[in-house]
Amino acid sequence: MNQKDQVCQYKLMASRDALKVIQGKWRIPIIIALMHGTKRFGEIQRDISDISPKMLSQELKALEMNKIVKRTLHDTMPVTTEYTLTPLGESMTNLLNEILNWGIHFREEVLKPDN
Amino acid sequence: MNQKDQVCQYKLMASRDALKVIQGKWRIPIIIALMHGTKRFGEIQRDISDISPKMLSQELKALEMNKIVKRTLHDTMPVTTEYTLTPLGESMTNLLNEILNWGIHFREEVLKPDN
DNA sequence: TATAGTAGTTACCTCTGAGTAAGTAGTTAC
DNA sequence: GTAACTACTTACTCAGAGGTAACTACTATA
Repeated sequence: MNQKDQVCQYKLMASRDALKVIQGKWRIPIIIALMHGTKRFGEIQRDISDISPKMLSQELKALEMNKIVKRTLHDTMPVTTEYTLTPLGESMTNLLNEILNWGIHFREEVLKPDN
Repeated sequence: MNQKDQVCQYKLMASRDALKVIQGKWRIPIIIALMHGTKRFGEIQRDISDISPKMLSQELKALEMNKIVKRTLHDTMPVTTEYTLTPLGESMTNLLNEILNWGIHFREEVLKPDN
């Protein structure tokens, strides 16, 4: 494998890594919800009305492991939990905007009846 | 549902649509391969060394349905097929670059041992 | 006659993503 | 004492993504 191929392989890996973080049905909605500020478990669940507690818990754990969100326990009565985007999570703004922009473009091109 | 919520819902739909097009193990590699020019089935398969003909055929069909790639049959001996990116496929450059950039950033932040 | 190159298809299997429903554990309000 | 709110967890199920191996069909070359 020559040097050019190695650079390509690295780029492919990086792209796949990025994709792994945002893929699935719930990651993007969760990140968007947290872009509007720190939220508790129940608040996110109310924002994304059709997510089950199991999926929310599971996806938040995955995002926490990837250092996209930070989980903070508060010793209140009853115990509350807060989820915030990390700087890494906030650095996804451009990416999410590009996804959105292209998605809108795609809808206009493919879902319009003519051509 | 108020107007602000409706805009949010539309944005979520568009983002999910975009994600559907690029998700999976092979879509991005295929699109990148075709960004370097028109290619035949066997050429793509050689570029992406570990893809099976079944997966390549399946993913190319999906990309064709989404109007990302165009398939052209040539009546040569033996019959050859050419795959090219459509203008819509070419419009993914920015999106793929953002995925790549964030992916590199992510690797540096998360996969480095300290912090 | 057999091998290799064109471009795929088909059958079968496994593993993961996502869903439902119910349970856990502690506190507070009625 | 029972219902409701906090934040989850557990068990079970199903569909789809992806993989392997073999097969199809036609032509050219050794």
